[in-house]
Amino acid sequence: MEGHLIEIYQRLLDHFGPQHWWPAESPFEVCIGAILTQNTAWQNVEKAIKNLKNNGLLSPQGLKDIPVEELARLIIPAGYFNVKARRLMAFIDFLWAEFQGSLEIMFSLDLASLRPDLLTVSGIGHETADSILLYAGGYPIFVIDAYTKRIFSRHHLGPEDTGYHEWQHYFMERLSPDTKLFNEYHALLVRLGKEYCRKEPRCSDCPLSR
DNA sequence: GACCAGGCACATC
DNA sequence: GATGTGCATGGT
Repeated sequence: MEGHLIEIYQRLLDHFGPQHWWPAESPFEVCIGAILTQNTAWQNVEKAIKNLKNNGLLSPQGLKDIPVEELARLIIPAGYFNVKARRLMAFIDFLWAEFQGSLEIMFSLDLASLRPDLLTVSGIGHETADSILLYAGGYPIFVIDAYTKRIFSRHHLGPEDTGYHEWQHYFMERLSPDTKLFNEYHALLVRLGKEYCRKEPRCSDCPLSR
């Protein structure tokens, strides 16, 4: 495997094709999905999002005054439903308190000021914040997740440090700040991870090794 | 039935 | 500052 990130990207794109991320109908749905998918299979998240949709609740207005218990009940399939209901509410409260419930207003901020602002929301960590920024806001920020670290570590690439910021810096100092590129790259890494680089069994026949 | 999934906050040392 | 633990469903 070549060390140049753009060559790895090209290989993945050739192998898998475009992934069309994020799988959502709206930026708001991306935000909700980003929280719901924390340490959870996407398949389960889809069920929870469907529940919210079917009840007409998948909007800042729809979730504004919902009791947290009712929200928890609706997102049961996504797992950790009590925790995630609180996290969703924290994000909704934040959205209304700071941006009048408008993602458009929120995303009018600069990346440099919005990212730390998002990180103050309880339940939004680095990966969730960056997923929201990239896939809902369209900012050029590279998302680091468990697959990314696992894939690159197994190929003896990436920083020695396991810190989020170090990994993000590794990618962002080697790639031009291109939203479309960052979007597709991370999606491809998740695809690769799911199919060839799960925890167990160890990856075999990885497209990057051929 | 064990193991895992597109993390995060909090406790404890 | 590093490491450990709780959170929970559904697929393999």
